[in-house]
Amino acid sequence: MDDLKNKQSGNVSEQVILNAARDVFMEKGMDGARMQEIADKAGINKAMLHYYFRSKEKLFDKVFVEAFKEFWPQVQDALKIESPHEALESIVQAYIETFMEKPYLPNFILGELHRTPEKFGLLMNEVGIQPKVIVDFLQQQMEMGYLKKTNPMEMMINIISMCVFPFAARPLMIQLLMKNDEEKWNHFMEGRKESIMNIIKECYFIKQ
Amino acid sequence: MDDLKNKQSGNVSEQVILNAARDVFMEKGMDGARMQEIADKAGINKAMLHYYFRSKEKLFDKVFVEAFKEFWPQVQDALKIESPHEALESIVQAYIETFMEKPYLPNFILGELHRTPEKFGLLMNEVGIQPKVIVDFLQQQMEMGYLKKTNPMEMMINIISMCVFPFAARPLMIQLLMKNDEEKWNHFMEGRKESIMNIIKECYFIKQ
DNA sequence: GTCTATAAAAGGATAGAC
DNA sequence: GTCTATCCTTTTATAGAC
Repeated sequence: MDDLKNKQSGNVSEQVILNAARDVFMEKGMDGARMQEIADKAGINKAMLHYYFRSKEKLFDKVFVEAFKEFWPQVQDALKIESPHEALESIVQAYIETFMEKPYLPNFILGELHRTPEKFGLLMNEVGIQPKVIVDFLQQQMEMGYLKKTNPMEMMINIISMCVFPFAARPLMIQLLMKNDEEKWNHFMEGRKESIMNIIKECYFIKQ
Repeated sequence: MDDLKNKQSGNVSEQVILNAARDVFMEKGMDGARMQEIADKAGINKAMLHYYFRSKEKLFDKVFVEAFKEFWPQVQDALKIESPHEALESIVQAYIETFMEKPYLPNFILGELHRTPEKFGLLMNEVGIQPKVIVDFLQQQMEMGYLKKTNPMEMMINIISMCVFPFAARPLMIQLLMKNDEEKWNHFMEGRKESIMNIIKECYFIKQ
């Protein structure tokens, strides 16, 4: 009975900590994050962080892996769709909708990618992320005649660039182009789901 | 005579420090950079950094502003070109060639943009950077009938995204798509100058 | 201008009571 | 499991001799 109670309350704390850690790490990155801030946001003591996760780095890794586990399955699912048009539409939607909910995520990922590239690769493998599956998907579609024959890697980069980069540059765009109107930004990005698809159609689909 | 000597050696040190600081800040960002590492790389003592620049933040700001002063004029010059095709080609070249020489720069900028957005805006103003001039240029070209009439902000974002994002994701691409072959990466990015122009032509230029 | 030594503060981690 | 108190290291910054 006591065991059960402890375990439950333990799990709750663990999740509370992870949520707080996610917020702080996403916003500040590993180098900029402070354990004190995470503890404060979780409403607990700094010592508890170490009790549950041993070290800042271990806590960070948990947050990092969880972020990908949430996102990557959506891309994998999209690639199972037969119609290339709908598959690409799903990917564009997955990227833009995920990042509209978590605007810090792209910068967080890019920052950590540069900070520890080797470790980044290891964690990606751990979660089973393989960007190459998108390239392979595009190549197949080209061979089957559903897409124009071009460099599939180039095509993938272009699509992901157009989806992700605006989030990476978000504060700049909001400040200097949207005059600090966040609603305007949301509206702009909402519209991009369609306008990116238009570019993809124009450049990569075969016209009849 | 002594004055002159001192001043010269002072300027030399100042520039040596700035170069070292640039390297370290670019690679590690403000939070990850250490004054000790900068001093070591400059071949001088830590105390000298403070003698010349007072604080880490002031040194950082100098580096930050200098990075933009080197890059932005190229974009401004490109916008003076009459032919929209050549103007856009110059912009694409300016971005890709600058970042091939300084691959850390995009991530550095994006990181600092998120770390202190307010300050970022101030420093941009200080250097006289106005992303809106690109939007205005595109809009004029549309009104003059040289480009298809679309949303110019969207067009600008798409072009910059395709130029810059690959550098932001560079370590990932090199590891997982190029099998750690940096030459392959350079070749890939070299080719992108043309392939990005092809997309721009396909989507934004008026076909006769 | 340049160095050594050191102050001063911050931040990650642990010990130990409850 | 949770807290307080504290240790220990790192890091920025300064004082002062040369």
